[in-house]
Amino acid sequence: MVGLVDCNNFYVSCHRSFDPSLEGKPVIVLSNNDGCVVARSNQAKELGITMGKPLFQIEDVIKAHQVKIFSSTYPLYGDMSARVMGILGRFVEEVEIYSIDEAFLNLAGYDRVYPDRVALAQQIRSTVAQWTRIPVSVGIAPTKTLAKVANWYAKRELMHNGVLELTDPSAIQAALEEFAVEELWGVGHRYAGLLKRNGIKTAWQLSQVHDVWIQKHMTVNGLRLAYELRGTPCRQLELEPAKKKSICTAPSFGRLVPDLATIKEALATHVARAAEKLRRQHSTAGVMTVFLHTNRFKDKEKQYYNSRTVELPHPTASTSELLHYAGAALESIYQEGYEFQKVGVILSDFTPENHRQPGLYSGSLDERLVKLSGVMDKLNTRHGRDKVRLAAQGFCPTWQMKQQWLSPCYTTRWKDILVVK
DNA sequence: TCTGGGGTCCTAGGACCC
DNA sequence: TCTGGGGTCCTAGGACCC
Repeated sequence: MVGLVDCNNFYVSCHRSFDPSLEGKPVIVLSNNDGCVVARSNQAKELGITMGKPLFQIEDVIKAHQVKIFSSTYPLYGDMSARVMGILGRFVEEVEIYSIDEAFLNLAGYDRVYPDRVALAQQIRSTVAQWTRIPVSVGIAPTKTLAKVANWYAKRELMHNGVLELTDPSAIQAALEEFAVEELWGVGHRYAGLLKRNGIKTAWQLSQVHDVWIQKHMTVNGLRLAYELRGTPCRQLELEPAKKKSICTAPSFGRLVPDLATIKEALATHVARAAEKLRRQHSTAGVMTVFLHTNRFKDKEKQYYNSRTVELPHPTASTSELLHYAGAALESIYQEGYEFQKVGVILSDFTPENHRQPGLYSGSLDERLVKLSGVMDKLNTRHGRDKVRLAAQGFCPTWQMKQQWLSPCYTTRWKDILVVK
């Protein structure tokens, strides 16, 4: 038996947690660069504001209904997420943190401790609400996919009071017969189109389709989905967070940028960020890709996209070393005469840092560079991002992303901590 | 004017091996 | 008429997730 705990409108709820005046009002959170809507309160959803909508297309609605806007601020969300996940770990031993706002719970073997799973889920909800003010919904079922379905109903139908358990076959069938196939976990817009063209509209219908057809058209992943709908688990709980196999850092510029010098500064910062992520998981990278492109939405302007992939002489996690190759790669693909929107770096082909083979002629230098990066990480963890950085990153960046509607840093900056009067 | 960022997995086909 | 059998590795493209 699996439980899925999902935070409702998570980013919006994080802001509401520290500002109760937002309760009951339409609130949205924007993507990086304040571009698109990535989270909405229920009141904003009721106004017809859809997920992924560009902000400039809904300015009328926003003005008319005084929708409150926030730029996204991941330190806050990450912090609140950790608090919620910590609470879940007090109730059950095995918690899979699936995303920033979702976790699967292994409820197998708890029949004696928690004979009433719905009551347990309600207790989880009220504890999370009291300690973090984040509202959550819980779905309970024999497989992860069915728990996702249960959660969907728990979140949307008030009568469930935030918790739905789907265990007996007739209840599962009834739920699946009402469940649109495109809402399923593992069905995106391409598969949804394919299924509809073949007359498959509900999750129940998909569960009844012949295995051979499903595997042929939706690969083995589709087959796993069908099995899970029939109550046979194919997706195990993953308790150890897997190490990443690639790391990409590529935020857009806050404005279009034509000149190489500015792009180089931005790239240096992206490389520093990517290398930090790499060191945090104790890996070194053997391959680096640098890419650069213009704004694809400006179809009247000349477009340019290019990338360069470099095999590094030996795997490394040193920012300065990666930066050396990144700069050369960028110079080889940069073209004058374009307005660029983004430069990015992708690290891949990882080796664990303790298996690392140093360069034949540069062994001790490698060691020193690795140590240097480690020291910088420690200083920056303690004193703030980029407090110590490479000069290549520049001193007053002009390319940074837009964040016009930042909230205070309630949990990560001393002067922003709320004062209780 | 204005349109996000960061990931994973699977498959088919080609190149190569003995 | 008729041309084997069994593998591995790599890549590009396509699907999905939050």
